[in-house]
Amino acid sequence: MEEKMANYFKVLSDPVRLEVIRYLIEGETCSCTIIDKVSVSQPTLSYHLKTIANAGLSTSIRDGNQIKYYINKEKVDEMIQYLQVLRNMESEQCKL
Amino acid sequence: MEEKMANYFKVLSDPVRLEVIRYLIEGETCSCTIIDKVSVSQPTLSYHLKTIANAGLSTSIRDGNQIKYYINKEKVDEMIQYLQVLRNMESEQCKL
DNA sequence: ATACTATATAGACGGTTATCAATATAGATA
DNA sequence: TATCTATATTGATAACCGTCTATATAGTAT
Repeated sequence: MEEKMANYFKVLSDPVRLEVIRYLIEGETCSCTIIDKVSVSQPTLSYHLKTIANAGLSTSIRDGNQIKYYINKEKVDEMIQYLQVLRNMESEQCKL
Repeated sequence: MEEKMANYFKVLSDPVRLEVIRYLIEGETCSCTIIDKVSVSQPTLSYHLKTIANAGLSTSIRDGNQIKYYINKEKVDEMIQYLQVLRNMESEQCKL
Protein backbone atom coordinates (compact mmCIF):
# COMPACT_ATOMS: atom_id res chain seq x y z
CA MET A 1 0.00 0.00 0.00
CA GLU A 2 2.61 2.53 1.08
CA GLU A 3 4.73 1.24 -1.78
CA LYS A 4 2.05 1.87 -4.37
CA MET A 5 1.02 5.30 -3.09
CA ALA A 6 4.65 6.36 -2.73
CA ASN A 7 5.07 5.57 -6.42
CA TYR A 8 2.11 7.72 -7.36
CA PHE A 9 3.39 10.59 -5.27
CA LYS A 10 6.83 10.22 -6.78
CA VAL A 11 5.31 11.12 -10.12
CA LEU A 12 4.03 14.35 -8.60
CA SER A 13 7.36 15.13 -6.98
CA ASP A 14 8.82 16.92 -10.00
CA PRO A 15 7.68 20.43 -10.95
CA VAL A 16 7.95 19.81 -14.68
CA ARG A 17 5.83 16.68 -14.34
CA LEU A 18 3.28 18.51 -12.24
CA GLU A 19 3.03 21.15 -14.93
CA VAL A 20 2.67 18.56 -17.67
CA ILE A 21 -0.04 16.77 -15.71
CA ARG A 22 -1.90 20.05 -15.35
CA TYR A 23 -1.83 20.57 -19.10
CA LEU A 24 -3.08 17.05 -19.69
CA ILE A 25 -5.94 17.54 -17.26
CA GLU A 26 -6.76 20.89 -18.85
CA GLY A 27 -7.32 19.03 -22.06
CA GLU A 28 -4.03 19.16 -23.89
CA THR A 29 -3.49 15.79 -25.48
CA CYS A 30 -0.47 16.33 -27.69
CA SER A 31 3.14 16.60 -26.58
CA CYS A 32 3.74 18.80 -29.61
CA THR A 33 1.74 21.60 -28.00
CA ILE A 34 2.95 20.96 -24.46
CA ILE A 35 6.56 21.21 -25.59
CA ASP A 36 6.06 24.94 -26.24
CA LYS A 37 4.84 25.50 -22.68
CA VAL A 38 7.56 23.76 -20.72
CA SER A 39 11.22 24.65 -20.41
CA VAL A 40 12.76 21.28 -21.21
CA SER A 41 13.91 19.58 -24.38
CA GLN A 42 11.73 17.23 -26.40
CA PRO A 43 13.50 14.09 -25.14
CA THR A 44 13.10 15.26 -21.56
CA LEU A 45 9.39 15.87 -22.06
CA SER A 46 9.13 12.42 -23.61
CA TYR A 47 10.89 10.99 -20.56
CA HIS A 48 8.44 12.66 -18.22
CA LEU A 49 5.42 11.51 -20.21
CA LYS A 50 6.79 7.99 -20.06
CA THR A 51 7.34 8.30 -16.30
CA ILE A 52 3.74 9.41 -15.83
CA ALA A 53 2.48 6.55 -17.97
CA ASN A 54 4.68 3.91 -16.33
CA ALA A 55 3.12 4.72 -12.98
CA GLY A 56 -0.28 4.11 -14.54
CA LEU A 57 -1.33 7.72 -14.26
CA SER A 58 -1.96 8.16 -17.97
CA THR A 59 -2.82 6.27 -21.12
CA SER A 60 -2.14 7.10 -24.72
CA ILE A 61 -3.32 6.24 -28.19
CA ARG A 62 -1.71 6.92 -31.49
CA ASP A 63 -3.66 9.17 -33.80
CA GLY A 64 -1.93 9.13 -37.14
CA ASN A 65 1.14 11.22 -36.91
CA GLN A 66 0.80 12.02 -33.26
CA ILE A 67 0.10 10.39 -29.92
CA LYS A 68 -2.66 11.51 -27.59
CA TYR A 69 -2.18 11.34 -23.85
CA TYR A 70 -4.89 11.17 -21.24
CA ILE A 71 -4.68 11.36 -17.47
CA ASN A 72 -6.30 8.56 -15.48
CA LYS A 73 -8.38 10.65 -13.13
CA GLU A 74 -9.28 7.65 -10.99
CA LYS A 75 -5.66 7.51 -9.95
CA VAL A 76 -5.74 11.15 -8.93
CA ASP A 77 -8.90 10.33 -6.98
CA GLU A 78 -7.05 7.48 -5.29
CA MET A 79 -4.38 9.89 -4.11
CA ILE A 80 -6.96 12.34 -2.83
CA GLN A 81 -8.73 9.58 -0.96
CA TYR A 82 -5.52 8.26 0.53
CA LEU A 83 -4.64 11.71 1.83
CA GLN A 84 -8.12 12.27 3.19
CA VAL A 85 -8.08 9.02 5.14
CA LEU A 86 -4.57 9.79 6.35
CA ARG A 87 -5.65 13.28 7.31
CA ASN A 88 -8.48 12.00 9.49
CA MET A 89 -6.72 8.96 10.79
CA GLU A 90 -6.59 9.85 14.46
CA SER A 91 -10.37 10.12 14.56
CA GLU A 92 -11.11 7.28 12.19
CA GLN A 93 -8.93 4.64 13.80
CA CYS A 94 -6.61 3.58 11.00
CA LYS A 95 -8.06 2.34 7.75
CA LEU A 96 -4.88 2.09 5.67
CA MET B 1 3.60 26.88 -7.04
CA GLU B 2 4.51 23.68 -8.85
CA GLU B 3 7.86 23.92 -7.14
CA LYS B 4 6.35 24.09 -3.68
CA MET B 5 3.78 21.35 -4.22
CA ALA B 6 6.38 19.11 -5.88
CA ASN B 7 8.43 19.45 -2.71
CA TYR B 8 5.51 18.40 -0.55
CA PHE B 9 4.78 15.42 -2.75
CA LYS B 10 8.45 14.44 -2.73
CA VAL B 11 8.14 13.90 1.00
CA LEU B 12 5.32 11.45 0.31
CA SER B 13 7.30 9.66 -2.39
CA ASP B 14 9.07 7.25 -0.05
CA PRO B 15 7.24 4.30 1.57
CA VAL B 16 9.15 4.54 4.84
CA ARG B 17 8.31 8.23 5.10
CA LEU B 18 4.68 7.55 4.30
CA GLU B 19 4.60 4.99 7.09
CA VAL B 20 6.26 7.37 9.53
CA ILE B 21 3.81 10.12 8.64
CA ARG B 22 0.96 7.74 9.30
CA TYR B 23 2.30 6.98 12.78
CA LEU B 24 2.68 10.68 13.50
CA ILE B 25 -0.87 11.38 12.43
CA GLU B 26 -2.11 8.44 14.47
CA GLY B 27 -0.69 10.19 17.49
CA GLU B 28 2.80 8.79 17.91
CA THR B 29 5.06 11.65 18.87
CA CYS B 30 8.31 9.93 19.77
CA SER B 31 10.85 8.48 17.36
CA CYS B 32 11.79 6.04 20.10
CA THR B 33 8.47 4.22 19.65
CA ILE B 34 8.35 4.61 15.87
CA ILE B 35 11.77 3.03 15.54
CA ASP B 36 10.30 -0.31 16.63
CA LYS B 37 7.67 -0.19 13.89
CA VAL B 38 9.82 0.61 10.88
CA SER B 39 12.50 -1.49 9.27
CA VAL B 40 15.31 1.04 9.09
CA SER B 41 18.13 2.05 11.42
CA GLN B 42 17.85 4.88 13.93
CA PRO B 43 19.95 7.29 11.83
CA THR B 44 17.83 6.53 8.79
CA LEU B 45 14.64 7.25 10.73
CA SER B 46 16.23 10.46 11.94
CA TYR B 47 17.02 11.36 8.33
CA HIS B 48 13.42 10.81 7.29
CA LEU B 49 12.06 12.84 10.21
CA LYS B 50 14.37 15.64 9.21
CA THR B 51 13.25 15.41 5.60
CA ILE B 52 9.62 15.66 6.66
CA ALA B 53 10.41 18.64 8.90
CA ASN B 54 12.54 20.43 6.31
CA ALA B 55 9.61 20.46 3.93
CA GLY B 56 7.55 22.11 6.63
CA LEU B 57 5.28 19.13 7.08
CA SER B 58 6.06 18.71 10.76
CA THR B 59 7.23 20.58 13.82
CA SER B 60 8.95 19.31 16.92
CA ILE B 61 9.62 20.32 20.50
CA ARG B 62 12.09 18.90 22.94
CA ASP B 63 10.55 17.34 26.02
CA GLY B 64 13.37 16.53 28.39
CA ASN B 65 15.14 13.53 27.13
CA GLN B 66 13.13 13.15 24.00
CA ILE B 67 11.77 15.13 21.09
CA LYS B 68 8.09 15.21 20.16
CA TYR B 69 7.09 15.42 16.52
CA TYR B 70 3.81 16.72 15.18
CA ILE B 71 2.44 16.70 11.65
CA ASN B 72 1.22 20.00 10.21
CA LYS B 73 -2.17 18.92 9.03
CA GLU B 74 -2.76 22.17 7.20
CA LYS B 75 -0.03 21.13 4.81
CA VAL B 76 -1.75 17.82 4.20
CA ASP B 77 -4.92 19.79 3.56
CA GLU B 78 -3.02 21.94 1.08
CA MET B 79 -2.03 18.85 -0.85
CA ILE B 80 -5.58 17.53 -0.84
CA GLN B 81 -6.87 20.85 -2.07
CA TYR B 82 -4.25 21.08 -4.78
CA LEU B 83 -5.20 17.64 -6.07
CA GLN B 84 -8.90 18.42 -5.92
CA VAL B 85 -8.48 21.59 -7.95
CA LEU B 86 -6.22 19.75 -10.37
CA ARG B 87 -8.76 16.95 -10.60
CA ASN B 88 -11.57 19.31 -11.59
CA MET B 89 -9.50 21.62 -13.67
CA GLU B 90 -11.15 21.05 -17.02
CA SER B 91 -14.51 22.10 -15.60
CA GLU B 92 -13.23 24.80 -13.28
CA GLN B 93 -11.06 26.66 -15.78
CA CYS B 94 -7.63 26.65 -14.21
CA LYS B 95 -7.15 28.06 -10.77
CA LEU B 96 -3.54 27.07 -10.11
C1' DA C 1 31.59 12.89 37.47
C1' DT C 2 29.79 8.76 35.22
C1' DA C 3 26.78 6.25 32.80
C1' DC C 4 22.51 5.82 30.33
C1' DT C 5 18.96 7.17 26.85
C1' DA C 6 17.30 9.70 22.85
C1' DT C 7 18.48 11.94 18.86
C1' DA C 8 21.56 14.01 15.35
C1' DT C 9 25.58 14.29 12.37
C1' DA C 10 29.43 12.74 9.41
C1' DG C 11 31.20 10.09 5.92
C1' DA C 12 30.85 6.47 2.61
C1' DC C 13 28.46 3.91 -0.94
C1' DG C 14 25.45 2.22 -4.53
C1' DG C 15 21.36 3.27 -6.94
C1' DT C 16 18.27 6.49 -9.11
C1' DT C 17 17.01 10.79 -11.37
C1' DA C 18 16.62 14.68 -14.62
C1' DT C 19 18.83 16.46 -18.17
C1' DC C 20 20.96 16.90 -22.74
C1' DA C 21 22.64 16.03 -27.75
C1' DA C 22 22.47 12.78 -31.15
C1' DT C 23 20.00 9.38 -33.40
C1' DA C 24 16.24 6.22 -34.50
C1' DT C 25 11.48 5.09 -35.59
C1' DA C 26 6.84 5.63 -37.37
C1' DG C 27 3.45 7.78 -39.84
C1' DA C 28 2.04 11.51 -43.36
C1' DT C 29 2.81 13.92 -47.47
C1' DA C 30 4.73 15.36 -51.74
C1' DT D 1 10.92 7.08 -52.96
C1' DA D 2 12.21 11.01 -50.49
C1' DT D 3 11.05 14.20 -47.06
C1' DC D 4 8.75 16.17 -43.20
C1' DT D 5 6.71 15.87 -38.54
C1' DA D 6 5.98 13.71 -34.07
C1' DT D 7 7.79 10.87 -30.75
C1' DA D 8 11.04 7.51 -28.59
C1' DT D 9 15.57 5.65 -27.52
C1' DT D 10 20.48 5.75 -26.47
C1' DG D 11 24.35 7.04 -24.01
C1' DA D 12 26.54 10.32 -21.16
C1' DT D 13 26.73 13.11 -17.02
C1' DA D 14 26.10 15.45 -12.75
C1' DA D 15 23.27 15.73 -8.88
C1' DC D 16 20.51 13.65 -5.49
C1' DC D 17 18.68 9.88 -2.36
C1' DG D 18 18.26 6.26 1.04
C1' DT D 19 20.90 3.50 3.58
C1' DC D 20 24.46 2.02 6.67
C1' DT D 21 28.20 2.23 10.59
C1' DA D 22 30.52 4.99 13.60
C1' DT D 23 30.45 8.89 16.36
C1' DA D 24 28.76 13.10 18.57
C1' DT D 25 25.52 15.76 21.31
C1' DA D 26 22.11 16.72 24.81
C1' DG D 27 19.45 15.66 28.54
C1' DT D 28 18.58 12.38 32.74
C1' DA D 29 19.72 9.76 36.53
C1' DT D 30 22.93 7.61 39.70
